[in-house]
Amino acid sequence: MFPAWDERSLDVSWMTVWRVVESLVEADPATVRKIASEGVDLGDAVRRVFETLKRRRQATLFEEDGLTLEEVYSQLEAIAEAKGPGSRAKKEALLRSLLSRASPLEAWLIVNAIVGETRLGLSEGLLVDAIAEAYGLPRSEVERAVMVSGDPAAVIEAAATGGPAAVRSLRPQIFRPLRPMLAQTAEDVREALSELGGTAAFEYKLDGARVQIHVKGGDVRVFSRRLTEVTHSIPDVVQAVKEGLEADQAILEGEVIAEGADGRPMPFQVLMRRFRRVRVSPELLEAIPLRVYLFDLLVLGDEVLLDKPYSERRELLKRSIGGPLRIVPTIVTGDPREAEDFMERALAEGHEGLMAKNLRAPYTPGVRGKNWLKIKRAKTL
DNA sequence: ACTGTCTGCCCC
DNA sequence: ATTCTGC
DNA sequence: GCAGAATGGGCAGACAGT
Repeated sequence: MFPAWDERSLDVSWMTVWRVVESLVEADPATVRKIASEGVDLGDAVRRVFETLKRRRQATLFEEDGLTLEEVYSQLEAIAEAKGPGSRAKKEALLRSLLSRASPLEAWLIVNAIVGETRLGLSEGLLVDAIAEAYGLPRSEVERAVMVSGDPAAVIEAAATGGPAAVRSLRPQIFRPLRPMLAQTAEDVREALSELGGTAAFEYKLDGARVQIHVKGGDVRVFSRRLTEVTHSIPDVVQAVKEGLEADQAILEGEVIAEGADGRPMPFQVLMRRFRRVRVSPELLEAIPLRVYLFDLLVLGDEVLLDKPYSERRELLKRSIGGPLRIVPTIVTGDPREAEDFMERALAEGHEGLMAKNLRAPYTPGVRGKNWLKIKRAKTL
């Protein structure tokens, strides 16, 4: 509903939507359900219900009909911002007043926006095309701008207010997370080596949580894979970054795992008892200690490193950290036997397998390409 | 205070 | 995260 | 081959209800 970096959420799902819809029409639940069952998704179901059944009269201060985009958006913001005792009822009341004013078609769009469906056939790829065409920009430039800003809306704003030059000058902002680069799978190290052109970086694949760490002027903020801020859940990791990073400004990436006193990784579920906690007690901090293993560097000082080859980013990463900070165990090799031995070691130490990465590849936010490959232990029954 | 239910662009 | 499907 | 949609298991937070 909101941009990925926006921490707000509606906390409304299909169940609440459904209660509201039932309360808005003059029919028994069974009839409503029957009509709704013909819809292809929840929004379509609501559209059909509103088209078919008589709506209850809704007492409202606003007599005028016709919703504007601004009204819908600010109403959704109000729903997101309602919290504390009675907030559930308030969210429901706000949604009811919104849907009571919506035409069937408008209700369809609003409901699908709320529950996270589009079904418009409008993927981000098409959105990029549309921005490029609307502002007369090359597709590649729009693509790049969406990637580094992580937010199509920011690109549109730049194009509309500053023109092509503003779009071209978009760069990552510290404390605004980028979408993480993603990996494809490979069966084994040999396949990975042939995909990556004979030589590659092999790294332990740790069974933890991906994090992106932003640092500026002594402040540290950490984001999860889905760009949720998790800074306050992992004060031990934040402290390690403050102690170990020798740069006033940076964006780093790594994997956070729970590590036992014996140095072996604790199960993923144990990590999850820490990772998304709002408050971490001293007892929990001690019982489940976290450690981050870094593997990438996207921004260092004033330099954006996204287009630099992985080998160079890794070299700069190595030179930028010290103290308690660690880099994920890595070897660079073209020898399959050496890589297989490394894989065996990773598994023996309790890890998930290996990542294989193209040393010449840039960092491509949000792209699941073949420059990063994950190799897991073959599944046995 | 305790338990139940719902929610999460949740984490994997 | 994995698996499936349609282009 | 790619991207998008659909799906699973498990967990903490937050509110509702008692």
